[in-house]
Amino acid sequence: MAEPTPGYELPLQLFAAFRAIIDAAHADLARHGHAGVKPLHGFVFQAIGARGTTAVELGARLGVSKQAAGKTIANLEKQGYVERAADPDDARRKLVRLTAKGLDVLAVSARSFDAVQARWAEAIGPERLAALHADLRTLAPGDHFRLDAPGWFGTDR
Amino acid sequence: MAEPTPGYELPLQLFAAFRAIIDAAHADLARHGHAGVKPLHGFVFQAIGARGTTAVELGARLGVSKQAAGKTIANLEKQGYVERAADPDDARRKLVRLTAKGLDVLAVSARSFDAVQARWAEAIGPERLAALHADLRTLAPGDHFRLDAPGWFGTDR
DNA sequence: CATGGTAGACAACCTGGTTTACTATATGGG
DNA sequence: CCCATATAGTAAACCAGGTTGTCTACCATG
Repeated sequence: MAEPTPGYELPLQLFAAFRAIIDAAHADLARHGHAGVKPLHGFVFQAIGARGTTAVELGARLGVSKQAAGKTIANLEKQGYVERAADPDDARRKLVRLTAKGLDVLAVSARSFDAVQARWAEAIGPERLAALHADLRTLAPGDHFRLDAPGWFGTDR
Repeated sequence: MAEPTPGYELPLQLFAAFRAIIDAAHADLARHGHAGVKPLHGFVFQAIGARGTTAVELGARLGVSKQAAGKTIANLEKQGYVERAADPDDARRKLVRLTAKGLDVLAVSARSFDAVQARWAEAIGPERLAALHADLRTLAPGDHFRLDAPGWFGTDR
């Protein structure tokens, strides 16, 4: 038989597909005036969510230290994507929330993702896309939401 | 109908699946005495390949500067995964080749990838897995081999 | 043989991560 | 009621890996 696809192809394909979506989304974002937002930030925005969060919580969700989360927040704050407010119930905490600009990023991304999905449904057919969804769900433990990608790839240590 | 899967799920699933494979491979690698190898390095090893390469070429394949490639090579050399030799045909070039240890990483990874694929074939059936392969190939331009992941995720700029 | 291009190395700098350490505020048991 | 302990946030020092710019050695071509 023709050689079975060598094993290393699958991860590359998965990554390429992932990357294709992300790149599409960020092209859209750039077109909508959010050129400064990078893939990494997409994870951050999702982790902050519409309801807001705190530095410690964000760090936990992202799988980085609270200090790193703090730096990222400061960065995004400077760019006007998030804002910090004191928590009336706990003077230690500072609530981090997306600004209108930040929410717009979320909205644009969502539309972009949907668009990609629609294109894909057209390309391979809705059934195949549904199967892909289902299979991925089966294969990847899909722990709720693993958004702790950032450092993971990293170097040593 | 039930809500259509929100668009942001697909990239997360793809990433989760990718990550599951990579993590499995690196767990295997650690078990085989290659604990120092990180996901990023997997890309590098693939890019070097069994035939060897040079810093410039490696940089091009990885999508990073030749200097960055040089640093990575130096790092891997220190760990004993690659070795540098003068090119007899061109005194400027230095051939970078995987050592036996480096080749072992490639071999272990390959086995690991195949094992994952076999498990997945069992989980969703060979036809579904083949379909997944085929669909991903359709959806992600699959430019030959895009191994330029490293910096891409990065930060601002 | 002189000129222009290429391979590699080095240095300075940037970003984002980590650890360590500190301050301010909660909280809960004696 | 008060102190001990834990938690939120911040800052500093350091590290890894990326970038650009510069330099040297070597090739190749006119």
